[in-house]
Amino acid sequence: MPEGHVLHRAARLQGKRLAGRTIRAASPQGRFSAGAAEIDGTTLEAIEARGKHLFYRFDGGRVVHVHLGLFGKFRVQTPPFPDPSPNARLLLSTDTDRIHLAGPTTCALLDPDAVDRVIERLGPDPILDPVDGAERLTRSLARRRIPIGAALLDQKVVAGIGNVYRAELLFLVGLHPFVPANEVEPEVLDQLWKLSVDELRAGERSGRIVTVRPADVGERTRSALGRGERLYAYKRQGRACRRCGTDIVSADIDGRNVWWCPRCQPER
DNA sequence: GTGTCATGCGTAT
DNA sequence: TACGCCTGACACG
Repeated sequence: MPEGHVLHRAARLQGKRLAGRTIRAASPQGRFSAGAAEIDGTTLEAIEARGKHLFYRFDGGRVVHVHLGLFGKFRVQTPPFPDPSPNARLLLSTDTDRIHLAGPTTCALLDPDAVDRVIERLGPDPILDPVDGAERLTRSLARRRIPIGAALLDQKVVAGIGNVYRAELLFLVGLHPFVPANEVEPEVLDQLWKLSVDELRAGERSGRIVTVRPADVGERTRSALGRGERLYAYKRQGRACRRCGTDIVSADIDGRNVWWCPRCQPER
């Protein structure tokens, strides 16, 4: 489930286990063999996330850049370690912990300048930039007529939001996905930013995306909700809105589906 | 078993 | 706008 909260959570949990340790690195699948050989036996200084990107900083300035794409997954393993699956792109291990990475769209060794170039392409990250993000968001959307639903997936605009958070944040703020970005009032963008901060933080803490409010699900607590009860709009086309009962609808924006409630998120 | 789709993104056309 | 990349879950026969 790789939206931004997943990468921040990975940085935190993996860092707790591996930061400061001497690391054995390998690439059973083979596509990162050269990179793994370079960092093998060196010390992992820190793991940092920004948007959907993850950076492993090793001593000597070497950085492994990981982007999970649509399919990438981490597994955190403890002894006895299972046989590494042959599609493991990268294994980072100590005697007590192992990170297993499979299916990433990017796993590459970068020098610090290249890392900066990746970061420069990214907009504010709700988890890292809670304070000034709203202002940066408002500035970057001021002259853009693309739908707000398209803007939220553009990582230059906001770093870390994916298709689930897009649908859910638009619902929570009551915005129709096709409203032109430059027509969204600054107060609404401000509220949208605050919601992004709250929701991504909650996702980082819990490891799952739960946006529904207790009042809309019979006052049950977040942890008591099963799959299919945690979201308002994402993938719920044809089902009743949890707030007003209207059927959720969907459409395509730039090749990605977006879902919304036509009543709670009216077209203007 | 096969086919489809997916929480993403870069590049080519 | 289309395609390629990377994997896993699920629907269907």
